Amino acid sequence: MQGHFYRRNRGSGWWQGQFKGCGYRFTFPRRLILDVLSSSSMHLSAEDVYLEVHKKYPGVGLATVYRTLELLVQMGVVSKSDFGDGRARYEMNKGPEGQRHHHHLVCSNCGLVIDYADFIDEEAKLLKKVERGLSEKYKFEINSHLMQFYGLCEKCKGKKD
Amino acid sequence: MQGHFYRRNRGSGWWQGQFKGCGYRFTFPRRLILDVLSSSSMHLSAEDVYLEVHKKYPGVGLATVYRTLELLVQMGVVSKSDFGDGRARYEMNKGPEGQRHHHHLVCSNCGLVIDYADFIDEEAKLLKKVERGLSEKYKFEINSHLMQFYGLCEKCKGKKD
DNA sequence: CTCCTATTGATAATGGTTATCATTACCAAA
DNA sequence: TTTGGTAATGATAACCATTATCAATAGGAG
Repeated sequence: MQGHFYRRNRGSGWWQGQFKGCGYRFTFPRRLILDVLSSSSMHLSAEDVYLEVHKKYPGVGLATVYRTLELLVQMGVVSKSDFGDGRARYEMNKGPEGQRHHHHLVCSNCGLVIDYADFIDEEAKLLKKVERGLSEKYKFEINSHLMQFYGLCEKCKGKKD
Repeated sequence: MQGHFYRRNRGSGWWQGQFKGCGYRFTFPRRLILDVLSSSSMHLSAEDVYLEVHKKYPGVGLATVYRTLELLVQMGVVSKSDFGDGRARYEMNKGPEGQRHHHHLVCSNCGLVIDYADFIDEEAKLLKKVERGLSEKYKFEINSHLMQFYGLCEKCKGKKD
């Protein structure tokens, strides 16, 4: 490995701090993976990330991508979702500038996934309330939540299958 | 296969109707699988179901269990969840007597899953509202939703890892 | 600069789920 | 009741995303 060309990219200091704060090293492959994740607004699979990273720097292996993604999920930086196509999807949760939390709308027929944040404000209020109630009743310390709606998208609705 | 001993069990007529109504046959293995699912309040994996069914009738294969579970999910009778342990979990959604819809509280550390329905009334209202809004805006026909909270259970909270 | 340890890359192994295919069971119609 | 067409089944091989392994390398504190 010869990862000595550190590209000057926004937020690298912030990221470095995040990693160090968690007791991890901020390595070159990890930086590349974060780059890919933060420059895409898609729901990327581990392989998607791997292919993208591989373009920029072919020396990064698939295992490292999986390991880093897992790490980022544990750090709360990335969230992992399952849309039912047999592979996990990853997307940025928060960054230096912060990012809007959103939920998903999944078409059970064609797999289309729509992010929405429109009704989040109202949802958020209730979610907070529910979280408080649940925390108290079940002595749980709630850190995150997952919320998805399943149904048929416009196109699949028409096809009546 | 010699599935000629139809056990007289509650709701079999109802189930038969459900299957026929969807254009499927109500076979012996399917009945057994439904029995297992409805007599357990746990979140069963496909293998759990297989082992249980296998006890009563060793002639039922694993593939049939998977196929039937998938079918039941499509029929909306069973819901499939992922609690992050690498295998899907199945549980009854509705039955002859109906059953209370509930959500999950998942411990990210030990994997404990708690079902709750306590705050459902309030949640339900908002969910309906959100569903209406989303349906309209994104032209989606929403059929179901998934809602889970992640965090640390009472025991794991204490151990600070 | 040096040392210790976390991290990495290549690859084998794992294991849940799905596909395949010959056989069997269901059920409507004769 | 018999029959015929087709859905369903069981055994097993195949699939494939993810994880484990391990020797080699890089990060960073001192």
